[in-house]
Amino acid sequence: MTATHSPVLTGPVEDYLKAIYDLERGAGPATTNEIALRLAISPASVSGMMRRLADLGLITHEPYRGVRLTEEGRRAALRTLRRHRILECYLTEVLGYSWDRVHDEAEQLEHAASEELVERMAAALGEPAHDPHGAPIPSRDGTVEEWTLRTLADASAGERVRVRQVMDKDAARLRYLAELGIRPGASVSVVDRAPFDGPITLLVGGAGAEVTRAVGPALAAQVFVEPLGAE
Amino acid sequence: MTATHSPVLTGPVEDYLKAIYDLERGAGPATTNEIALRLAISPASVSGMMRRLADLGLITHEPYRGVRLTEEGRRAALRTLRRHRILECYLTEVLGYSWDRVHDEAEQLEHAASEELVERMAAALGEPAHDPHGAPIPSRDGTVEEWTLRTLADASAGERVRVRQVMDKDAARLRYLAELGIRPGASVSVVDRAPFDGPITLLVGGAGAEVTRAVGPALAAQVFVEPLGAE
DNA sequence: AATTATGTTTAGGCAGCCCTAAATAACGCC
DNA sequence: GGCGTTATTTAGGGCTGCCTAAACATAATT
Repeated sequence: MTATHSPVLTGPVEDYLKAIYDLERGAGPATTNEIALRLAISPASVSGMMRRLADLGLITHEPYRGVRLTEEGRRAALRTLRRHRILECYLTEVLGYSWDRVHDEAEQLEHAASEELVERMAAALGEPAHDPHGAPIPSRDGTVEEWTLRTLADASAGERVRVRQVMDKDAARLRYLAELGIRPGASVSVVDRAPFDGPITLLVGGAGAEVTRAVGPALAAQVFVEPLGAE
Repeated sequence: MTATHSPVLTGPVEDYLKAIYDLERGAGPATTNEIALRLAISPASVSGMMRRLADLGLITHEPYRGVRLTEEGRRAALRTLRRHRILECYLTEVLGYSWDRVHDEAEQLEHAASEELVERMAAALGEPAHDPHGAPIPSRDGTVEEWTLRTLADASAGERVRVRQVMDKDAARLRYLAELGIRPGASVSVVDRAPFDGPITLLVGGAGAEVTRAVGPALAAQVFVEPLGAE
């Protein structure tokens, strides 16, 4: 029984935990450099913070080997992630934000909004399960829907897929994807894949209202999809 | 033309400016001790911060005499106050917060919420003019409805008044006032004033649905009213 | 196995914002 | 008009969270 209830973490600490959580999900332990890159902070500063986080019992740190969240650190990261994603939902659905602008606003608010505020927002929205970019919202008790989806860049010609999630860091990219009709829930058929990292030709939209689009592989790699039965 | 647009002030700086704005409205310049008391910070720390605020051009400081906001400081204070009060409105009217709990939540959010978010909230509410406690919301261009109201403690027996605003710092007090039916907009008749700082007997509520209540002078001094024509 | 490149940590600094203790100025009183 | 009280400021520190430069560990190369 490790209770140790949220001793109120600072904004920066929450940001570090979120970054580590995310990096750890891909490869193994998160490395100093990766964290520094993601948070736009010098590696030396990250090293210093790793020390503090380890002292707080939020991570375990093997020098020169990387860091891992402890159970407590994971819980804290998921709490912040839940706040962030519910805020994103609320901003788009209730306050009319476009999906390319919610990320930055939520990034600020997530450190200031109380648990209660966020839960009231979630209730007002009917306890949403995914944020506007399709990312799953962690539950109150710290569980998350953990899938490993393929990206549109991995889909082969002739395949029919449904868009599940798009990466939300870059606003311009999100605006462009919205223009193309590529958003969570949309169905997409891969018409053709040009060789040598060439463009991927798609049919976007439901039966009857399909439009032809072409995207580069870099963009396609930002779009997570699941198979939908061959065409 | 002193443009110098909001160079993004820190949370603590915004808190100091709000406190100074408030104190300056009563007596003349705000003193170090008053500010320290209100922000629950040591006077020495306030002295230090006064130096910084003066360097930033937000206040003028006459050593040992007190401080005054500059025009720029006043604008910054009013911007924060506007954010705070619109947030309070939104939390009560849309998210169902009770009026004794909005203050603290808004206090946190006001430093993180963007101008845009707050304006969207204001629009959703129909551009409210007062917060849930009756305090006027500064306009976007930095003007405020500036009244000097009397308090219920100054009203004489037989007078009929309308409640305009109640002080919002203490949650328990707000809960009690709500219980008594004393909230902005309520009409109140002063039935009797006991001497020697004794209780003030009131008839609270509109014609037909009046109830008798009694309050001490300390509480009455927290309720701002305007005359409503003799009874 | 030695060298080089890369990634990480330590050392030393700085700014913001807070503290306590001590010095100093202003005020009120006799 | 001096004296004590009270208010204010200065001196000296601490913690968070960032920085650069330099030292060090690990991995990659030849």
